[in-house]
Amino acid sequence: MTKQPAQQLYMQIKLDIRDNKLPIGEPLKQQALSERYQVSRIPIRDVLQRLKNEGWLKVSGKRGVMVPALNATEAEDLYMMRMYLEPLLIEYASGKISQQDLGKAADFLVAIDENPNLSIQEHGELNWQFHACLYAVAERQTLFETVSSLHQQCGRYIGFHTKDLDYKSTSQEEHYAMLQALRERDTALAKQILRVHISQAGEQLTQYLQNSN
Amino acid sequence: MTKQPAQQLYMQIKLDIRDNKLPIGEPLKQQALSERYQVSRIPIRDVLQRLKNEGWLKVSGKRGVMVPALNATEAEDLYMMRMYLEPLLIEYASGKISQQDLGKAADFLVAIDENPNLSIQEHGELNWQFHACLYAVAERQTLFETVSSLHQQCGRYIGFHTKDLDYKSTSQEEHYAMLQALRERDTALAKQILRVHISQAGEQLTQYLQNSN
DNA sequence: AAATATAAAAATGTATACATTTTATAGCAT
DNA sequence: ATGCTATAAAATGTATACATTTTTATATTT
Repeated sequence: MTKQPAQQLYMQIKLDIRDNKLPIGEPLKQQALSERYQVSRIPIRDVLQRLKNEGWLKVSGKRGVMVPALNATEAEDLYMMRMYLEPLLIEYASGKISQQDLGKAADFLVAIDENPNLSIQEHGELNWQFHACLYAVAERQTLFETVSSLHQQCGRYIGFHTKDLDYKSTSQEEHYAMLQALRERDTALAKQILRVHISQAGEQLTQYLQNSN
Repeated sequence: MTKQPAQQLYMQIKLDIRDNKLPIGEPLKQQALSERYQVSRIPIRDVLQRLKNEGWLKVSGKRGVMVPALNATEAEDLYMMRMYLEPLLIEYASGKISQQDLGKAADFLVAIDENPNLSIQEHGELNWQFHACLYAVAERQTLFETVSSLHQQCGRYIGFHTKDLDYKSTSQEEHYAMLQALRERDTALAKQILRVHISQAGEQLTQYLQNSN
């Protein structure tokens, strides 16, 4: 999945969106992008369609796509959906989780703790891997894919609430608490911790976005 | 949105998937499709990517896409997610719903009642329009889009449980009951009816799929 | 006969060229 | 001036041609 030549283009455009290198709100021209990234319009079109489906681009009018402005309501919706769906994966996973699964999950948490100055992206990636490796145990592919998609869509927003210094430690405490609950087979508690975990992240984010407007 | 030349191709391939005109489980060859539909590989590629993102095609191994077999677990996941998310849209909509909104929704139900021999597709379309026109009132774009996407993904499965003669009338009763609850501003009841409505459809479907295996 | 290396074929990815559709502009009429 | 039509420009959609990768088949060696 990392060998396609267009993969590099995909990553680059995604970075440029994240770093506001592309104009917000106005339609992207295929030709302009083609010249900017020194490839033909064909891979540009592929990447635009892909990013549109991942929520990083939206249709602009009837034709073309644009970089949408960050939006508190969207963030609220995304985190709300995650709050309802991710506990379901924990529910399905709970009966199947092995010691080995718990160990692998804990490793990601340790990796976060041991590297205090990870970039926001690196931190976000480890954070997701922690959650995803537990969700995978559930073996509910369709549910997992929707949750993954929601997480992807959150990608543009991550980095605002995680700037908060307190956030990282609180977040880690909740992670460990959830692991402990799973170890003790207290599914209800694990789900509850997760709900609060997601809900808090969402609220912190939406408050930040509302203040910055 | 219906003017692109590829739109026709998209519709045709979708129909062919639904009607099992394309091989299940084996990778689709772009060239073969190109010859079959008498277009070049470029629009084929576009349509394949689009259908992949709508859940009608899945990646096959590392390369290419395939028509996945219908799967009870997938149906279960899809309906479960809808069961959790769609009531949220009703919740947001409930305070804002006008008499006009209710009237428009009722029109769709009447259209179903008045045409007893609609095709499965036509019935499904009217059914969705009923739900969607209420959800739109909520003005939660992101949540709405995810729910729409889930509904799209259910597309291949619709037509199995709706074959049941009882289903249509039971379904309509629930629709009218939900409208009535909304009219009386009983949000909790409306949500509850919707949950049951979706849950029953999902159960009927998964039971059918499990029996047919 | 099994395994591996190598060449041929097939399939996908990308560039260029062309066609079609949209959008902008200029000229004309009201 | 304002609005409308016709024309030009620009943007997207699609076909063909080429490049690269992947797969398959064949031949050779152990």
